[in-house]
Amino acid sequence: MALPKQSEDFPGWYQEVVKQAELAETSLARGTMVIKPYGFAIWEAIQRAVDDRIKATGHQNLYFPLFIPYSLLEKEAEHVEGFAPEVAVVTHAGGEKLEEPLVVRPTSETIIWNTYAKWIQSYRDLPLLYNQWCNVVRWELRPRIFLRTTEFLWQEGHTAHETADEAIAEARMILEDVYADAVEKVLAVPVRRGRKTAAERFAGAVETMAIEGLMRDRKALQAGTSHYLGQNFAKAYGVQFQGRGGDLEFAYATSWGVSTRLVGGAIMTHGDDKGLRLPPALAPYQVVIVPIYKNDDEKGSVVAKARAIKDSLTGVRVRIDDRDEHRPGYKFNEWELKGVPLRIELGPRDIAADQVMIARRDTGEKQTLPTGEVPARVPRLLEDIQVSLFAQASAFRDEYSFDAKDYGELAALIADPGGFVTGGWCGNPECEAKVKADTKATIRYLPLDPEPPAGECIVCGTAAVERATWAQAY
RNA sequence: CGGGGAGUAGCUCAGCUUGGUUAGAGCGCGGCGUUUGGGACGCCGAGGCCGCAGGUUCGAAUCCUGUCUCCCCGACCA
Repeated sequence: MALPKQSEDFPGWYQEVVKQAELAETSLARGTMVIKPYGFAIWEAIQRAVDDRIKATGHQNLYFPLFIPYSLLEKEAEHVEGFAPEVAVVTHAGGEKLEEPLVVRPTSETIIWNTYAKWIQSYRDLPLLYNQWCNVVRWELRPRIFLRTTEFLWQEGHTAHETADEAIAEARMILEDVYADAVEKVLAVPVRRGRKTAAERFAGAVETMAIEGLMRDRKALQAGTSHYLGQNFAKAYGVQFQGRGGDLEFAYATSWGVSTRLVGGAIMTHGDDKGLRLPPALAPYQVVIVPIYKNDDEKGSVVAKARAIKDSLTGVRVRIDDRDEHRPGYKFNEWELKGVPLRIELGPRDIAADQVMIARRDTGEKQTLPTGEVPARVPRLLEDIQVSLFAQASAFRDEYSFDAKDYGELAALIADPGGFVTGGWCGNPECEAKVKADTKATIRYLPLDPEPPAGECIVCGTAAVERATWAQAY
Protein backbone atom coordinates (compact mmCIF):
# COMPACT_ATOMS: atom_id res chain seq x y z
CA MET A 1 0.00 0.00 0.00
CA ALA A 2 2.65 2.50 0.98
CA LEU A 3 4.60 3.94 -1.92
CA PRO A 4 8.40 3.83 -1.73
CA LYS A 5 9.92 7.32 -1.44
CA GLN A 6 11.26 8.73 -4.69
CA SER A 7 14.49 9.77 -3.02
CA GLU A 8 15.13 6.26 -1.66
CA ASP A 9 14.01 3.99 -4.49
CA PHE A 10 12.92 5.77 -7.66
CA PRO A 11 12.49 2.64 -9.81
CA GLY A 12 10.44 1.05 -7.02
CA TRP A 13 8.36 4.20 -6.68
CA TYR A 14 7.71 4.20 -10.43
CA GLN A 15 6.73 0.56 -10.59
CA GLU A 16 4.41 0.87 -7.59
CA VAL A 17 2.74 4.07 -8.67
CA VAL A 18 1.93 2.54 -12.06
CA LYS A 19 0.40 -0.44 -10.30
CA GLN A 20 -1.39 1.32 -7.45
CA ALA A 21 -2.81 4.13 -9.58
CA GLU A 22 -4.18 1.40 -11.86
CA LEU A 23 -2.46 2.67 -14.98
CA ALA A 24 -1.17 -0.67 -16.22
CA GLU A 25 0.13 -4.07 -15.23
CA THR A 26 2.55 -6.48 -16.80
CA SER A 27 1.06 -9.36 -18.74
CA LEU A 28 2.07 -12.95 -19.44
CA ALA A 29 4.49 -12.59 -22.31
CA ARG A 30 7.65 -10.93 -21.07
CA GLY A 31 7.73 -7.22 -21.74
CA THR A 32 4.04 -6.87 -22.56
CA MET A 33 1.55 -4.83 -20.58
CA VAL A 34 -2.16 -4.45 -20.06
CA ILE A 35 -3.04 -0.77 -20.12
CA LYS A 36 -5.95 -0.30 -17.72
CA PRO A 37 -8.79 2.19 -18.23
CA TYR A 38 -7.26 4.99 -16.13
CA GLY A 39 -3.90 4.66 -17.89
CA PHE A 40 -5.52 4.33 -21.28
CA ALA A 41 -7.52 7.52 -20.69
CA ILE A 42 -4.21 9.32 -20.19
CA TRP A 43 -2.89 7.81 -23.43
CA GLU A 44 -6.07 8.89 -25.22
CA ALA A 45 -5.50 12.48 -24.06
CA ILE A 46 -1.96 12.30 -25.46
CA GLN A 47 -3.26 10.84 -28.69
CA ARG A 48 -5.79 13.63 -29.02
CA ALA A 49 -3.17 16.31 -28.44
CA VAL A 50 -0.76 14.81 -30.97
CA ASP A 51 -3.38 13.80 -33.52
CA ASP A 52 -4.98 17.27 -33.54
CA ARG A 53 -1.61 18.83 -34.28
CA ILE A 54 -0.74 16.26 -36.96
CA LYS A 55 -4.02 17.02 -38.72
CA ALA A 56 -3.64 20.77 -38.22
CA THR A 57 -0.31 20.64 -40.04
CA GLY A 58 -1.84 19.02 -43.10
CA HIS A 59 -1.37 15.29 -42.52
CA GLN A 60 -3.86 12.47 -42.95
CA ASN A 61 -4.15 9.21 -41.08
CA LEU A 62 -4.07 5.82 -42.80
CA TYR A 63 -3.16 2.27 -41.84
CA PHE A 64 -0.51 -0.22 -42.94
CA PRO A 65 -0.43 -3.90 -41.96
CA LEU A 66 1.20 -5.51 -38.94
CA PHE A 67 3.03 -8.16 -41.00
CA ILE A 68 5.90 -7.43 -43.35
CA PRO A 69 7.63 -10.04 -45.56
CA TYR A 70 11.12 -10.58 -44.21
CA SER A 71 12.75 -9.93 -47.56
CA LEU A 72 11.35 -6.40 -47.59
CA LEU A 73 13.18 -5.51 -44.40
CA GLU A 74 16.49 -6.51 -45.92
CA LYS A 75 16.51 -3.92 -48.67
CA GLU A 76 17.80 -0.99 -46.64
CA ALA A 77 21.14 -2.17 -45.30
CA GLU A 78 21.55 0.10 -42.26
CA HIS A 79 17.92 -0.31 -41.36
CA VAL A 80 18.06 -4.13 -41.22
CA GLU A 81 21.28 -4.04 -39.30
CA GLY A 82 19.69 -1.74 -36.74
CA PHE A 83 16.46 -3.63 -36.31
CA ALA A 84 17.19 -7.29 -37.07
CA PRO A 85 18.24 -8.12 -33.48
CA GLU A 86 14.95 -6.95 -32.02
CA VAL A 87 12.53 -8.16 -34.65
CA ALA A 88 9.92 -10.85 -33.94
CA VAL A 89 9.47 -13.22 -36.87
CA VAL A 90 6.46 -15.41 -37.66
CA THR A 91 7.67 -18.66 -39.20
CA HIS A 92 4.58 -20.85 -38.82
CA ALA A 93 0.92 -20.18 -39.50
CA GLY A 94 -2.12 -22.15 -40.53
CA GLY A 95 -0.47 -25.25 -39.14
CA GLU A 96 2.37 -25.04 -41.64
CA LYS A 97 5.78 -23.55 -42.02
CA LEU A 98 5.55 -20.36 -44.07
CA GLU A 99 7.44 -20.20 -47.35
CA GLU A 100 8.57 -16.74 -46.44
CA PRO A 101 8.75 -15.67 -42.80
CA LEU A 102 6.81 -12.55 -41.78
CA VAL A 103 8.22 -9.83 -39.60
CA VAL A 104 6.00 -8.22 -36.97
CA ARG A 105 6.65 -4.54 -37.67
CA PRO A 106 9.19 -2.86 -35.43
CA THR A 107 8.43 0.33 -37.43
CA SER A 108 6.90 0.61 -40.88
CA GLU A 109 9.37 2.39 -43.17
CA THR A 110 9.92 -0.73 -45.25
CA ILE A 111 6.32 -1.63 -46.05
CA ILE A 112 5.36 1.99 -46.46
CA TRP A 113 8.14 2.88 -48.88
CA ASN A 114 7.52 -0.31 -50.82
CA THR A 115 3.95 0.93 -51.23
CA TYR A 116 4.88 4.56 -51.90
CA ALA A 117 6.76 3.29 -54.96
CA LYS A 118 3.37 2.55 -56.48
CA TRP A 119 1.80 5.83 -55.40
CA ILE A 120 4.50 8.22 -56.53
CA GLN A 121 5.08 8.83 -60.24
CA SER A 122 5.32 12.59 -60.61
CA TYR A 123 6.30 15.62 -58.57
CA ARG A 124 2.56 16.34 -58.71
CA ASP A 125 2.02 13.35 -56.38
CA LEU A 126 4.18 14.99 -53.73
CA PRO A 127 4.29 15.66 -50.92
CA LEU A 128 2.72 12.61 -49.28
CA LEU A 129 1.88 13.57 -45.69
CA TYR A 130 0.63 10.47 -43.90
CA ASN A 131 0.52 9.13 -40.37
CA GLN A 132 -0.66 5.96 -38.68
CA TRP A 133 -1.58 5.01 -35.11
CA CYS A 134 -0.67 1.42 -34.39
CA ASN A 135 1.21 -1.05 -32.24
CA VAL A 136 4.77 -2.15 -32.96
CA VAL A 137 6.96 -4.89 -31.53
CA ARG A 138 10.63 -4.68 -30.61
CA TRP A 139 12.15 -7.59 -28.72
CA GLU A 140 13.50 -5.75 -25.69
CA LEU A 141 15.87 -7.41 -23.28
CA ARG A 142 15.18 -5.08 -20.35
CA PRO A 143 11.51 -4.08 -20.30
CA ARG A 144 10.17 -1.28 -18.10
CA ILE A 145 6.45 -0.68 -18.06
CA PHE A 146 5.46 2.20 -20.40
CA LEU A 147 9.13 3.19 -20.89
CA ARG A 148 10.36 0.18 -22.79
CA THR A 149 7.89 -2.60 -23.54
CA THR A 150 8.13 -5.30 -26.17
CA GLU A 151 4.86 -4.19 -27.72
CA PHE A 152 3.98 -0.53 -27.54
CA LEU A 153 1.46 1.89 -29.03
CA TRP A 154 2.57 4.89 -31.02
CA GLN A 155 2.00 6.99 -34.07
CA GLU A 156 4.44 6.94 -36.96
CA GLY A 157 4.37 9.64 -39.58
CA HIS A 158 5.90 8.94 -43.00
CA THR A 159 6.20 11.73 -45.51
CA ALA A 160 7.65 11.91 -49.02
CA HIS A 161 8.93 15.14 -50.56
CA GLU A 162 10.25 16.57 -53.75
CA THR A 163 13.30 18.25 -52.25
CA ALA A 164 15.71 17.72 -49.39
CA ASP A 165 15.02 21.18 -47.97
CA GLU A 166 11.32 20.49 -47.85
CA ALA A 167 11.83 17.17 -46.06
CA ILE A 168 14.26 18.69 -43.56
CA ALA A 169 11.78 21.48 -42.83
CA GLU A 170 9.03 18.93 -42.35
CA ALA A 171 11.03 16.87 -39.85
CA ARG A 172 11.87 19.98 -37.88
CA MET A 173 8.34 21.34 -37.99
CA ILE A 174 7.02 18.07 -36.55
CA LEU A 175 9.59 18.18 -33.76
CA GLU A 176 8.75 21.72 -32.72
CA ASP A 177 5.14 22.44 -33.69
CA VAL A 178 3.71 18.98 -33.07
CA TYR A 179 5.82 17.14 -30.49
CA ALA A 180 7.40 19.84 -28.35
CA ASP A 181 4.17 21.82 -28.41
CA ALA A 182 1.94 18.90 -27.42
CA VAL A 183 4.32 17.61 -24.77
CA GLU A 184 4.89 20.99 -23.15
CA LYS A 185 1.33 22.31 -23.38
CA VAL A 186 -0.62 19.15 -22.61
CA LEU A 187 1.74 16.91 -20.64
CA ALA A 188 3.38 20.00 -19.07
CA VAL A 189 6.73 18.26 -19.58
CA PRO A 190 9.46 20.75 -20.57
CA VAL A 191 11.72 19.40 -23.29
CA ARG A 192 15.01 20.28 -24.91
CA ARG A 193 14.99 20.06 -28.70
CA GLY A 194 18.09 18.86 -30.45
CA ARG A 195 19.91 16.71 -32.99
CA LYS A 196 21.28 13.25 -32.29
CA THR A 197 24.83 12.10 -32.88
CA ALA A 198 25.51 9.37 -35.44
CA ALA A 199 25.68 6.82 -32.62
CA GLU A 200 22.19 7.72 -31.40
CA ARG A 201 20.67 8.08 -34.84
CA PHE A 202 17.73 6.02 -36.14
CA ALA A 203 18.87 3.13 -38.33
CA GLY A 204 18.62 4.41 -41.89
CA ALA A 205 18.31 8.12 -41.08
CA VAL A 206 20.50 10.96 -42.31
CA GLU A 207 19.57 13.10 -39.32
CA THR A 208 17.60 12.33 -36.18
CA MET A 209 16.13 15.08 -34.05
CA ALA A 210 14.56 14.50 -30.68
CA ILE A 211 12.96 16.11 -27.67
CA GLU A 212 14.46 15.21 -24.30
CA GLY A 213 12.91 15.62 -20.89
CA LEU A 214 14.56 15.36 -17.47
CA MET A 215 12.89 13.01 -15.01
CA ARG A 216 12.86 13.57 -11.25
CA ASP A 217 15.66 11.05 -10.75
CA ARG A 218 17.72 13.36 -13.01
CA LYS A 219 17.86 10.90 -15.87
CA ALA A 220 16.91 12.00 -19.37
CA LEU A 221 14.03 10.54 -21.34
CA GLN A 222 13.80 10.72 -25.11
CA ALA A 223 10.19 11.76 -25.53
CA GLY A 224 9.83 11.93 -29.31
CA THR A 225 11.92 11.62 -32.45
CA SER A 226 11.73 13.08 -35.93
CA HIS A 227 14.00 11.79 -38.69
CA TYR A 228 15.18 13.18 -41.98
CA LEU A 229 15.78 10.02 -44.02
CA GLY A 230 17.21 11.62 -47.16
CA GLN A 231 16.82 9.38 -50.20
CA ASN A 232 17.87 6.19 -48.40
CA PHE A 233 14.48 4.53 -48.41
CA ALA A 234 13.51 5.88 -51.83
CA LYS A 235 16.63 4.26 -53.26
CA ALA A 236 16.14 0.99 -51.40
CA TYR A 237 12.51 0.68 -52.49
CA GLY A 238 12.68 2.34 -55.89
CA VAL A 239 10.59 5.43 -55.21
CA GLN A 240 11.28 7.68 -58.19
CA PHE A 241 9.27 10.48 -59.64
CA GLN A 242 9.51 12.62 -62.74
CA GLY A 243 10.57 16.10 -61.66
CA ARG A 244 9.64 19.49 -62.97
CA GLY A 245 12.46 19.31 -65.52
CA GLY A 246 11.47 15.84 -66.72
CA ASP A 247 14.30 13.96 -64.97
CA LEU A 248 13.71 10.92 -62.76
CA GLU A 249 14.51 11.71 -59.12
CA PHE A 250 14.38 9.83 -55.83
CA ALA A 251 11.93 11.17 -53.24
CA TYR A 252 13.09 12.58 -49.90
CA ALA A 253 11.64 11.08 -46.76
CA THR A 254 10.89 11.83 -43.13
CA SER A 255 9.52 9.68 -40.36
CA TRP A 256 8.60 10.60 -36.80
CA GLY A 257 6.96 9.06 -33.77
CA VAL A 258 5.85 9.34 -30.17
CA SER A 259 4.73 6.41 -28.10
CA THR A 260 3.12 5.21 -24.87
CA ARG A 261 6.51 5.99 -23.35
CA LEU A 262 5.13 9.52 -22.94
CA VAL A 263 2.80 8.22 -20.23
CA GLY A 264 5.87 7.16 -18.28
CA GLY A 265 7.47 10.53 -18.97
CA ALA A 266 4.53 12.40 -17.47
CA ILE A 267 4.57 10.15 -14.40
CA MET A 268 8.30 10.60 -13.80
CA THR A 269 8.27 14.36 -14.46
CA HIS A 270 5.46 15.35 -12.09
CA GLY A 271 4.94 12.54 -9.59
CA ASP A 272 5.76 12.95 -5.90
CA ASP A 273 5.86 10.73 -2.82
CA LYS A 274 2.06 10.72 -2.64
CA GLY A 275 1.69 9.46 -6.20
CA LEU A 276 0.84 10.96 -9.57
CA ARG A 277 0.36 14.66 -10.17
CA LEU A 278 -1.47 14.95 -13.47
CA PRO A 279 -1.62 18.18 -15.43
CA PRO A 280 -5.31 19.05 -15.92
CA ALA A 281 -5.05 18.82 -19.70
CA LEU A 282 -3.97 15.20 -19.32
CA ALA A 283 -6.09 14.12 -16.37
CA PRO A 284 -8.97 11.70 -16.98
CA TYR A 285 -10.78 13.46 -14.11
CA GLN A 286 -9.84 17.08 -13.51
CA VAL A 287 -11.97 17.39 -10.38
CA VAL A 288 -13.13 14.75 -7.94
CA ILE A 289 -15.92 15.56 -5.51
CA VAL A 290 -15.82 13.60 -2.25
CA PRO A 291 -19.17 13.77 -0.45
CA ILE A 292 -19.05 13.51 3.34
CA TYR A 293 -22.02 12.20 5.30
CA LYS A 294 -22.99 10.29 8.44
CA ASN A 295 -26.22 8.61 7.34
CA ASP A 296 -28.46 8.02 4.34
CA ASP A 297 -30.35 11.30 4.82
CA GLU A 298 -27.16 13.29 4.78
CA LYS A 299 -25.85 11.27 1.89
CA GLY A 300 -28.95 12.08 -0.16
CA SER A 301 -28.64 15.82 0.28
CA VAL A 302 -24.85 15.95 -0.02
CA VAL A 303 -24.75 13.87 -3.20
CA ALA A 304 -27.57 15.94 -4.69
CA LYS A 305 -25.52 19.07 -4.00
CA ALA A 306 -22.44 17.41 -5.51
CA ARG A 307 -24.39 16.69 -8.67
CA ALA A 308 -25.53 20.29 -8.87
CA ILE A 309 -21.90 21.43 -8.56
CA LYS A 310 -20.83 18.95 -11.22
CA ASP A 311 -23.56 20.24 -13.55
CA SER A 312 -22.41 23.80 -12.96
CA LEU A 313 -18.91 22.90 -14.20
CA THR A 314 -19.55 22.64 -17.92
CA GLY A 315 -16.56 21.55 -19.94
CA VAL A 316 -14.76 20.22 -16.86
CA ARG A 317 -14.20 16.48 -16.34
CA VAL A 318 -15.75 15.87 -12.90
CA ARG A 319 -16.11 12.62 -10.98
CA ILE A 320 -18.30 12.25 -7.90
CA ASP A 321 -16.93 9.54 -5.61
CA ASP A 322 -20.04 8.40 -3.76
CA ARG A 323 -18.79 4.90 -2.98
CA ASP A 324 -20.08 3.71 0.39
CA GLU A 325 -17.35 1.20 1.04
CA HIS A 326 -14.66 3.78 1.77
CA ARG A 327 -14.51 6.69 4.15
CA PRO A 328 -13.47 10.16 3.04
CA GLY A 329 -9.87 9.92 4.27
CA TYR A 330 -9.30 6.83 2.18
CA LYS A 331 -10.71 8.55 -0.88
CA PHE A 332 -8.50 11.62 -0.37
CA ASN A 333 -5.42 9.42 -0.40
CA GLU A 334 -6.59 7.37 -3.33
CA TRP A 335 -7.32 10.36 -5.57
CA GLU A 336 -4.04 11.96 -4.58
CA LEU A 337 -2.31 8.73 -5.61
CA LYS A 338 -4.14 8.93 -8.92
CA GLY A 339 -3.07 12.52 -9.43
CA VAL A 340 -6.46 14.26 -9.79
CA PRO A 341 -5.62 17.99 -9.96
CA LEU A 342 -8.47 19.32 -7.80
CA ARG A 343 -10.48 17.76 -5.02
CA ILE A 344 -13.72 19.21 -3.71
CA GLU A 345 -14.80 18.08 -0.24
CA LEU A 346 -18.47 18.58 0.44
CA GLY A 347 -20.19 17.87 3.74
CA PRO A 348 -23.16 19.07 5.79
CA ARG A 349 -21.10 21.85 7.35
CA ASP A 350 -20.18 23.18 3.91
CA ILE A 351 -23.74 23.02 2.67
CA ALA A 352 -24.90 24.91 5.75
CA ALA A 353 -22.30 27.61 5.01
CA ASP A 354 -22.96 27.50 1.24
CA GLN A 355 -19.32 26.74 0.53
CA VAL A 356 -16.99 23.90 -0.52
CA MET A 357 -13.52 22.85 0.59
CA ILE A 358 -11.17 22.71 -2.37
CA ALA A 359 -7.66 21.16 -2.44
CA ARG A 360 -4.97 21.42 -5.13
CA ARG A 361 -2.92 18.34 -5.85
CA ASP A 362 0.13 20.25 -7.10
CA THR A 363 0.71 22.33 -3.96
CA GLY A 364 -1.47 20.55 -1.40
CA GLU A 365 -3.20 23.85 -0.54
CA LYS A 366 -6.72 23.66 0.86
CA GLN A 367 -9.18 26.53 0.95
CA THR A 368 -12.88 27.16 1.27
CA LEU A 369 -14.78 28.66 -1.61
CA PRO A 370 -18.37 30.02 -1.74
CA THR A 371 -20.41 27.60 -3.83
CA GLY A 372 -21.43 30.37 -6.20
CA GLU A 373 -17.82 31.00 -7.18
CA VAL A 374 -17.07 27.38 -8.11
CA PRO A 375 -18.03 27.61 -11.81
CA ALA A 376 -15.77 30.61 -12.31
CA ARG A 377 -12.88 29.62 -10.04
CA VAL A 378 -12.39 25.95 -10.91
CA PRO A 379 -11.41 26.50 -14.56
CA ARG A 380 -8.96 29.20 -13.44
CA LEU A 381 -7.48 26.92 -10.80
CA LEU A 382 -7.06 24.18 -13.41
CA GLU A 383 -5.21 26.59 -15.67
CA ASP A 384 -3.04 27.62 -12.72
CA ILE A 385 -2.16 24.01 -11.98
CA GLN A 386 -1.30 23.32 -15.59
CA VAL A 387 1.05 26.32 -15.61
CA SER A 388 2.42 25.55 -12.16
CA LEU A 389 3.35 21.95 -12.98
CA PHE A 390 5.17 23.06 -16.11
CA ALA A 391 6.97 25.78 -14.13
CA GLN A 392 7.97 23.35 -11.37
CA ALA A 393 9.31 20.86 -13.90
CA SER A 394 11.16 23.60 -15.81
CA ALA A 395 12.76 24.92 -12.63
CA PHE A 396 13.83 21.40 -11.69
CA ARG A 397 15.27 20.78 -15.14
CA ASP A 398 17.15 24.10 -15.09
CA GLU A 399 18.46 23.44 -11.57
CA TYR A 400 20.02 20.22 -12.86
CA SER A 401 21.44 21.59 -16.10
CA PHE A 402 25.15 22.35 -15.92
CA ASP A 403 28.09 23.59 -17.96
CA ALA A 404 31.20 21.53 -17.32
CA LYS A 405 34.63 23.17 -17.58
CA ASP A 406 36.62 19.98 -17.93
CA TYR A 407 36.30 16.22 -18.11
CA GLY A 408 36.62 15.74 -14.36
CA GLU A 409 33.74 18.09 -13.74
CA LEU A 410 31.62 16.39 -16.41
CA ALA A 411 32.13 12.98 -14.82
CA ALA A 412 31.56 14.34 -11.32
CA LEU A 413 28.31 16.10 -12.25
CA ILE A 414 26.95 13.05 -14.06
CA ALA A 415 27.69 10.91 -11.02
CA ASP A 416 26.25 13.45 -8.58
CA PRO A 417 23.73 14.97 -8.76
CA GLY A 418 23.09 13.92 -12.37
CA GLY A 419 21.13 15.90 -14.95
CA PHE A 420 22.05 17.58 -18.23
CA VAL A 421 25.74 18.46 -18.53
CA THR A 422 26.92 20.55 -21.48
CA GLY A 423 30.42 20.90 -22.85
CA GLY A 424 32.43 21.22 -26.04
CA TRP A 425 32.74 18.18 -28.33
CA CYS A 426 35.12 17.55 -31.21
CA GLY A 427 32.64 15.36 -33.05
CA ASN A 428 34.70 12.21 -32.69
CA PRO A 429 32.65 9.09 -31.84
CA GLU A 430 35.57 7.82 -29.78
CA CYS A 431 35.24 10.71 -27.35
CA GLU A 432 31.52 10.04 -27.15
CA ALA A 433 32.20 6.35 -26.45
CA LYS A 434 34.73 7.18 -23.74
CA VAL A 435 32.20 9.26 -21.82
CA LYS A 436 29.70 6.45 -22.06
CA ALA A 437 32.20 3.88 -20.85
CA ASP A 438 33.33 6.10 -17.97
CA THR A 439 30.02 7.54 -16.81
CA LYS A 440 27.16 5.69 -18.57
CA ALA A 441 26.08 9.09 -19.93
CA THR A 442 25.34 9.55 -23.61
CA ILE A 443 25.05 12.67 -25.71
CA ARG A 444 21.36 13.41 -25.47
CA TYR A 445 21.37 16.23 -27.94
CA LEU A 446 23.35 18.67 -30.04
CA PRO A 447 21.98 22.15 -30.82
CA LEU A 448 19.30 22.20 -33.51
CA ASP A 449 20.98 25.16 -35.15
CA PRO A 450 24.75 25.15 -35.55
CA GLU A 451 26.42 27.39 -33.01
CA PRO A 452 29.83 29.03 -33.32
CA PRO A 453 32.72 26.71 -32.39
CA ALA A 454 33.03 26.53 -28.63
CA GLY A 455 36.57 26.09 -27.36
CA GLU A 456 37.90 22.61 -26.84
CA CYS A 457 36.49 19.12 -26.69
CA ILE A 458 35.86 18.39 -23.04
CA VAL A 459 37.13 14.85 -23.57
CA CYS A 460 40.25 15.09 -25.75
CA GLY A 461 41.07 18.81 -25.70
CA THR A 462 41.16 19.29 -29.48
CA ALA A 463 39.04 21.98 -31.11
CA ALA A 464 35.33 21.55 -30.43
CA VAL A 465 32.94 21.65 -33.35
CA GLU A 466 29.83 22.04 -31.21
CA ARG A 467 28.34 21.99 -27.74
CA ALA A 468 27.01 18.61 -26.69
CA THR A 469 24.72 17.84 -23.77
CA TRP A 470 25.23 14.61 -21.86
CA ALA A 471 23.02 12.75 -19.42
CA GLN A 472 22.29 9.27 -18.22
CA ALA A 473 19.17 8.23 -20.02
CA TYR A 474 16.32 5.75 -19.96
C1' C B 1 24.02 -15.12 -23.34
C1' G B 2 27.09 -14.49 -18.51
C1' G B 3 26.52 -13.36 -12.72
C1' G B 4 22.87 -13.36 -8.49
C1' G B 5 17.92 -14.50 -6.42
C1' A B 6 12.85 -16.47 -6.20
C1' G B 7 8.55 -19.92 -7.32
C1' U B 8 3.33 -21.81 -1.06
C1' A B 9 -4.23 -18.17 -1.11
C1' G B 10 -5.81 -12.51 -5.61
C1' C B 11 -1.09 -9.72 -3.40
C1' U B 12 3.27 -9.67 0.14
C1' C B 13 5.38 -13.50 2.61
C1' A B 14 6.26 -17.36 6.98
C1' G B 15 6.85 -22.69 7.28
C1' C B 16 11.78 -26.12 4.57
C1' U B 17 17.69 -26.27 8.12
C1' U B 18 16.12 -31.33 11.63
C1' G B 19 10.17 -35.15 6.69
C1' G B 20 5.09 -36.72 10.78
C1' U B 21 -1.99 -33.63 13.27
C1' U B 22 -6.60 -30.69 9.09
C1' A B 23 -0.45 -25.88 5.51
C1' G B 24 -0.36 -20.49 8.22
C1' A B 25 -0.24 -14.79 8.79
C1' G B 26 -1.11 -9.77 7.10
C1' C B 27 -3.50 -7.21 3.27
C1' G B 28 -7.33 -7.87 -0.22
C1' C B 29 -12.24 -10.43 -1.27
C1' G B 30 -17.87 -11.88 0.33
C1' G B 31 -22.00 -11.39 4.29
C1' C B 32 -24.02 -8.79 8.65
C1' G B 33 -23.69 -4.74 12.06
C1' U B 34 -21.57 -0.28 13.94
C1' U B 35 -18.98 3.83 11.47
C1' U B 36 -17.92 8.18 7.85
C1' G B 37 -14.31 16.19 7.74
C1' G B 38 -7.09 12.63 6.15
C1' G B 39 -5.90 5.39 4.73
C1' A B 40 -12.43 2.76 10.53
C1' C B 41 -13.79 -1.47 13.62
C1' G B 42 -16.26 -6.14 15.30
C1' C B 43 -18.21 -10.95 14.17
C1' C B 44 -18.77 -14.73 10.44
C1' G B 45 -17.01 -16.69 5.77
C1' A B 46 -14.91 -18.07 0.86
C1' G B 47 -10.29 -18.97 -1.13
C1' G B 48 -4.32 -23.83 -1.96
C1' C B 49 -2.35 -29.82 -7.38
C1' C B 50 3.08 -25.73 -1.89
C1' G B 51 5.76 -24.05 -10.43
C1' C B 52 5.96 -28.92 -13.18
C1' A B 53 7.82 -34.15 -13.77
C1' G B 54 10.32 -38.09 -11.72
C1' G B 55 12.81 -40.33 -7.39
C1' U B 56 13.88 -41.63 -1.94
C1' U B 57 10.47 -42.95 2.17
C1' C B 58 5.41 -46.19 5.89
C1' G B 59 4.87 -40.83 5.05
C1' A B 60 7.36 -35.04 1.07
C1' A B 61 5.69 -27.93 0.81
C1' U B 62 10.14 -29.89 3.45
C1' C B 63 15.32 -34.49 1.08
C1' C B 64 17.48 -35.86 -4.19
C1' U B 65 17.46 -35.36 -9.74
C1' G B 66 15.63 -33.07 -13.92
C1' U B 67 12.80 -29.23 -16.06
C1' C B 68 10.06 -24.66 -16.76
C1' U B 69 9.05 -19.73 -15.44
C1' C B 70 9.79 -15.03 -13.26
C1' C B 71 12.73 -11.02 -10.94
C1' C B 72 17.45 -8.19 -10.21
C1' C B 73 22.64 -6.80 -12.25
C1' G B 74 25.77 -6.33 -17.27
C1' A B 75 25.78 -5.79 -23.64
C1' C B 76 20.79 -3.34 -27.63
C1' C B 77 16.63 0.29 -27.52
C1' A B 78 10.80 4.89 -28.85
